[in-house]
Amino acid sequence: MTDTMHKIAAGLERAFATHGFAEPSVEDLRDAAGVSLRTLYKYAPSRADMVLAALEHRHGRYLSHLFDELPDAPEAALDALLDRVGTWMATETSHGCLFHGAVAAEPGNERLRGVLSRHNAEVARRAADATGLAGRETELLVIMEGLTQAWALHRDAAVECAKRLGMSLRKQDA
Amino acid sequence: MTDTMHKIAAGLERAFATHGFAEPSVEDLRDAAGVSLRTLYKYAPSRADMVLAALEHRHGRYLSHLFDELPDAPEAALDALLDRVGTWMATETSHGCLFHGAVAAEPGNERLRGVLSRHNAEVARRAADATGLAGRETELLVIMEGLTQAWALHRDAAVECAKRLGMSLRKQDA
DNA sequence: GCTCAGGTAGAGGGATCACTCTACACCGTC
DNA sequence: GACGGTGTAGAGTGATCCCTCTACCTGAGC
Repeated sequence: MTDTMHKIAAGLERAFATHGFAEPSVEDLRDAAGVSLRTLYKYAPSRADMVLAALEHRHGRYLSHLFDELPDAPEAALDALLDRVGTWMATETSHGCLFHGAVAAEPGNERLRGVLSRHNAEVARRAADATGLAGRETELLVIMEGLTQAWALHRDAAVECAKRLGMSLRKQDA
Repeated sequence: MTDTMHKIAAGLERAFATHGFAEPSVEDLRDAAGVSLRTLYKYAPSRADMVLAALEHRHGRYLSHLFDELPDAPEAALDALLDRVGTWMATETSHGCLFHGAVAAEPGNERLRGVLSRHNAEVARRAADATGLAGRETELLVIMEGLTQAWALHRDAAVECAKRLGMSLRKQDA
């Protein structure tokens, strides 16, 4: 059942987001997923696969949160986008990006590294699309990643700073 | 001996930077520190203390790398600063900030969280001082953190983007 | 009513890990 | 030459962890 898979992925994401990647044992993950150990291992044959399943689920939810029903006007879209990064931080991860956390927990894992790269690249690409800033993906990535990290220290002030940086980006374009 | 302590801290920093915080066992850390297990535990009575010792050592080295003999002229200082962030990434951490890694490995640890906050705050404060951008600490933090994270994907292009963002910051000021 | 896919519950193996403890070596000082 | 401080070497302990495996339950379809 895809239903079971979805339930497992959602539970795993929640567990890793709350407790990090090092702490939760597979039995903790089983509790979070709400299935038996056997079923958990059926869908994710190793703990590493559980991490990947959680990140995949996270990726979809993050894109949804950032880009669903974003305003059409480019300026409004950029402001809304950065606001949404702020609300994501406030409601979902008070401590940095889950993808960075996964890589940090296992720096030698090239597969994880690839997942992070693809995640970042897709976020930047869609951000550039949505804000009419094609070709400025790298700048957008710097701003969004910077906001994600600085948010822990400065909260809403970091969001406002990111907006100002984003606006200057548009002026440079003109 | 402070000498032994320094040798231990340097070894621990190198081990955690290379292999992350989850993987190295205390015996690995002992090998990296180049002392016996007993001596290691004498200076760092638990594995958590080993993490703190590594971060403290890292903090000093990072500040040194960024701010020692920085140009006096504000514009040149900012460019040099961001270049140095790039060289730090290239030579020391190809995968994100060690402080974030430590927090990510143990999100519930408030002590680690405090260390990260103080680290970021001091870096931002000294960056504002050195570049004549007093009062723009948060913007500088967003740019430097964004560069640190985006570097893994875009290397030198990320540095150039960060410089442009930094320059726009100065124009806003005028 | 039987089957069988897909689920639960949970004990156990084999390995690893953080940490402690004993026994011993070196070296400058009195 | 005795001694105390500082170091090494390494075995052992108790706990935890990832993963496997056995035994059983449930409910829809024929």
